[in-house]
Amino acid sequence: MTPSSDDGRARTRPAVLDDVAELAGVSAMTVSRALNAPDRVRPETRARVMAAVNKLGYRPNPAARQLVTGRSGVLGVVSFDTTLYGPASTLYAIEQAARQNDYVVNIASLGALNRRSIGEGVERLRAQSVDGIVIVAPHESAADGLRHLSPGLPVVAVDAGEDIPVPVVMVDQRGGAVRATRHLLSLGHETVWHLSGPPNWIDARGRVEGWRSVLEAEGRPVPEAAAGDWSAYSGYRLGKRLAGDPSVTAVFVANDQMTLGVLRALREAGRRVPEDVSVVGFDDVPEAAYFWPPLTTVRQNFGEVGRHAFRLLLDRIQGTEQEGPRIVEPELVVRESSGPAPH
Amino acid sequence: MTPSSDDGRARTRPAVLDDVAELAGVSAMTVSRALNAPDRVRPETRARVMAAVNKLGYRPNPAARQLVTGRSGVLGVVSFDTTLYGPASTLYAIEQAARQNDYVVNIASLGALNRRSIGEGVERLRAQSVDGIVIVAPHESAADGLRHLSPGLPVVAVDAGEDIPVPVVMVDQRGGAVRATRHLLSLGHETVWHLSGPPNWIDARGRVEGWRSVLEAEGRPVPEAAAGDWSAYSGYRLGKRLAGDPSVTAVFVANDQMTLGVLRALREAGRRVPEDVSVVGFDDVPEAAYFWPPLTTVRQNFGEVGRHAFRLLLDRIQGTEQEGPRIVEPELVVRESSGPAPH
DNA sequence: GCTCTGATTGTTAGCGCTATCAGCTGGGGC
DNA sequence: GCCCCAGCTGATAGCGCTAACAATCAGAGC
Repeated sequence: MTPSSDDGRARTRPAVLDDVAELAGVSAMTVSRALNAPDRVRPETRARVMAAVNKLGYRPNPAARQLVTGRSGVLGVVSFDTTLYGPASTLYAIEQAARQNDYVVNIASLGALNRRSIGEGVERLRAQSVDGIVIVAPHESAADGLRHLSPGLPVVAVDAGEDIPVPVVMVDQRGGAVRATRHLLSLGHETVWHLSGPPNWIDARGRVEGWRSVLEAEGRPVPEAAAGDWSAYSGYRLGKRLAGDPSVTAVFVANDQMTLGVLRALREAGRRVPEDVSVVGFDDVPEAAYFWPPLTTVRQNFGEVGRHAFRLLLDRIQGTEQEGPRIVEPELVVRESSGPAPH
Repeated sequence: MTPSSDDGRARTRPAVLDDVAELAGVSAMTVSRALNAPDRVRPETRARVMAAVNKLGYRPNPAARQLVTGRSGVLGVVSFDTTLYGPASTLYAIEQAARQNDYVVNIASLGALNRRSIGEGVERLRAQSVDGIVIVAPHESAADGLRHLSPGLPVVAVDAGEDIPVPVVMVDQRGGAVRATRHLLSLGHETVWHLSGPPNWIDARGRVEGWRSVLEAEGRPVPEAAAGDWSAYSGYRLGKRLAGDPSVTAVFVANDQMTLGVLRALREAGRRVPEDVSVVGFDDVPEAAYFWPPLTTVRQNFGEVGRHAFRLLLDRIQGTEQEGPRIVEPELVVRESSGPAPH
C-alpha cells in the first residue's frame, strides 16, 4: 500500500517507471500497459507489476505523460467571486463531477468582471494546458469576452446568455421569474414590484424579463424596477424606498441576499410581511427558510448546472457531441413571506 | 500580441520552442533564456526572440518545463464543502495570493470529512504533482489525516489545531469567543449560554473553550452548551429549547447561520432581541448586518488567513523558513442584537 | 602581439513517459 | 510440416523543454 520502508536503505528519489520495470522483471513499456490498458497484459504479469508498483510507492509523473499524450487531465473553471453562493455551488458541483471522471479542477477567480479579466483568466488556464474550460460568469462582459476567445480549446459557459459562440448551460431565469410573479398575482395582488440585480448581469436581465412579461400579459401596471448589486445592503436601501409607498403590496426581489435587506427595510417601516407586503426572493440559499418570515423564493439547482456543464465540456473534449440538457428549470418554493393581498 | 494569421498558411500545430528559434535565427536555448532569464541575453537578441514569440503565438508547454525543472507552478487546496462562507473565502484569498505569485490553484473538495477522505484529497493533488498543498479542514479528522501524510511535499494547514506535524495558520477562535462572552457579561448579563458547532470541529472547540474560560474566570454559572451542525436549522431547533427558559438572557452562538435560526426561534417564542435576550454570533457573514436585529458577531478575517497560508506554503516550497504570522485575531463587531440585561 | 576575462550563444543530453512497430511464442488450419 | 494469426512483450524514438557544459568573440591588460 504505502512505499515500503523495510528495505533498510533511505529513499533517495521517487520511483520511476524503469524502477518498477526492473523490480518486476519486465520492460518499462509493459509497466505502462499494465497501468493504462490492463487487458493487454497477461494477468500474471500484471500482478507482478502491481506488486512492484505498490512496493515502490510508484506514482506516474503526469507531466511526462502529458508531454507524450497531449492531455493533462485538468479542467479549468473561470469564475467571478467564488465567495457568492451561486458560483461557489456551481464550482463545487463541477469539481465533484470532475473528480468522478478522474479530472482535477484548476480555478481562476476573477477580481473584476470585464472582458479583459475573462480573457486573462482563460489565458492563465490555457497556459497550464488544461484540457477544457468552464466559464462561470453570468455577466455581459463574459459574453463579450467569449467572442474573443482564441480557438482550439474546448470551452463551455454557464449562464452566459444566448448569442455566444460556445455551448451554454443555463438556468431558466425567465421561467423562474414568471413563476414567482404569477404566484404573487395569484394571491390577489394587483401588480408586483421588482428589485433587480445589476443590469449587466445576464441572469438579472432574465428575471426582469420574466417578471415584466407576466405583468404585460396580464395587463397589469408595470412599476419601474430598481437595480441593486445583489448585496443585502442594496436590498435594504431600495427596500426603504418601496416601504414608503403604501400601494406596494408585492415585491419580487432578484436574489435572497437583497431580499434580506428588503425584509429589514419593511420591518423598520412598520410594514408586516406577508400581511401588508408579500415578498419573493430568488436562489433559495440554505438560510432562506430561516429568514423572518421564512422566505418564499425560487430555487436554483446549482448542482445540476455544474454537472451539466461538466458533462457538456467532457463531450466536447472527447468529441462525442451528444446534446445533453442545457436548461435547468428553477422551482418556486412557497414559504411564509408571501400571502393574500390586503384589501 | 495574438498569433499572426496574416501568413496565409493555416496553422497546423501550436508553435514550439524550435519554431521560435528558427524564426528568430537563434538556438532553442537562447529562446528559453530570453523567456526565463532575460538579463542573460543581449537586448537586441531578446527583442528578436520576443517578436518571433508574438508572431507565432508561442506558449511554453508547462508539462515539458515541469518534466525538466521538477516544479509545476501549481498549488493544491484541500477543503471541505467550499459552499460554506468560511472555506469559500479562504479558498478565494489563497487563489488571489497564488495568482499574484504566478501560481495556479487546483482544488480538491471533500465530500465527507474523515481521515480517509483527507488522505484521498492529498493523494489526488499529489498525483498531479502540485508543488505544495494547503489543507483547509478545521476538523479533528484532518488533524488525524495530517499525521499520516506521506512526506516529501510541503503542506500547511488552516485552522487545524495544535499538535500537528505541519505549520498551521489559525484564527484565534478562543480569543474571539472570549471577546464575545466578555461583551455580553459587560452588558450586565449574569451568565451566557452557548450553542456550539459540531464538537469534532477544531474551531467549534476553541469557541467553547473561550466562552467557558471567561465564565469560569468570572465565577459565573456555566450552562451546558448544546451542539449544532453549523446550519440555520440546527440553530432554530436548539434555539427553541433556549427560548422556553426564561432565565436565558444572553446567548453566544457558534456561527452566524445558526444564529439566524436562533433569532427566529426566539421571535416565535415571543422573546425580543435584544430587550429580552441578547445574541452574539460568529463569522460576520456579509448578511449579518441585515439580520433582524442586525447581528453582533465576531468577524473572522478569512482573507488574511488565506494570504498567510499561502505565504507560509511558499516559504516552505522555497525553503526560506521565515516565520510569518500564524494567528489571525478575530474582531468583535457590535450591532444591535446585544444589549443590556433585563432586570 | 598574446593571453585572459566576461558576456553571449550553442551543443548535448536527458527529464519520465507512451506510440509505434518489431519480435517472439504457441496453437489452429491446411 | 508449414504458415498464419492472435496474444503478449520488448526496443526505439521522441514529446518540448532546460541544466550543464562548450564554444565563440570582443576588449582589457601586459
